[in-house]
Amino acid sequence: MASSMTSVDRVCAKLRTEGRRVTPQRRVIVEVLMDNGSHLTADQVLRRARRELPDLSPATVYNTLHELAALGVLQELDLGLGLEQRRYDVATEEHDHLVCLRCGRVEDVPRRNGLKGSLGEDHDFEVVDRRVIYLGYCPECSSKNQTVAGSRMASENVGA
Amino acid sequence: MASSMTSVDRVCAKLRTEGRRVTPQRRVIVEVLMDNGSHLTADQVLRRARRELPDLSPATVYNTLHELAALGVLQELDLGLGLEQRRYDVATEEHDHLVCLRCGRVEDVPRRNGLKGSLGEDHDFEVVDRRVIYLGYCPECSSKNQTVAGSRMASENVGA
DNA sequence: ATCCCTGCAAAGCCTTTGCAATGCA
DNA sequence: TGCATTGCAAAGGCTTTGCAGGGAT
Repeated sequence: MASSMTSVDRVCAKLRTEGRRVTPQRRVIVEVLMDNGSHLTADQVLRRARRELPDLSPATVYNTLHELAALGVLQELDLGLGLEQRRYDVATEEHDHLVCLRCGRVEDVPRRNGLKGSLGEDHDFEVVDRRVIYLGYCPECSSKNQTVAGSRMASENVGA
Repeated sequence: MASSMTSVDRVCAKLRTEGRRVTPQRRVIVEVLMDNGSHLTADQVLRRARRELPDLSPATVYNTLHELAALGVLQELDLGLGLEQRRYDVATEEHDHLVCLRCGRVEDVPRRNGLKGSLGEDHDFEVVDRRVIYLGYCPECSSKNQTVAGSRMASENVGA
């Protein structure tokens, strides 16, 4: 609690430093992000923030989310699996993502090797970053699949 | 040419095998996909197919694209960089993608190591597939960036 | 002769934008 | 007080859906 207050304050301070204003809306949005784990969609942020500010508008949420991303506080995460909503992730160190194809759960995995990763040398691209998504089943769903045989269906719903 | 006809016919045969019908629309869409390289958006497919069939509707294109993806002929590719359109890729062997942050060009890179890739062992997920996007600059844009200094801006427009 | 497929149009979904009113600094 | 920020509402872009007519098998 004390620590989450602190990180909220730290973000607010950063906003002020950048010449931005700290409004009640922004403070609540930041609190939601700090308290509710990662990988929230804009709509999830909106819903939770409305518990405090029922009149909060989607536009304000998007606006704030983008600002925080620009400040480096958040990272926008698009799983790239279709048309699902973008998710917002408190920025930490570089990491990849595990996505459960059954329940949609998203989990972070630390990145083990450098930027190039599995990329060969024989290409002309100047690589500056990479996005890695591992698709599969979380422990719970994995055990369910063994009896329900739903794994093929689910994996067919995912693009390349 | 002869080879592209052949692969078009092969896809049409596959459609019939699956109980689907081969309509002029579908044939043209398949031709576009085979002749025009990979990573086309639905809209690009639509535009090019309309050179042959001016009345072709978007709904038919989407419908056909999804069917071909379900048959394993195509792979849907969502770069996961924001809200850009999905792309359609003739299905070949497993590969990752290079995306130029400046010109948007997409290029395939063969995958060097197995599914697990850079993923460690200490997690509970049952991994069945993965998506890897390398972000950077193609040779042309890379040389332009050195003088134009546009690289920071472009990379800021990309999510995590 | 089936009934799958097509085109049109409308709806859906998430996100962005315009603008006047509000309120932080 | 000045100007960033808010909320509302409308627009935007891509994709999906409903439906009646048309066409492949």
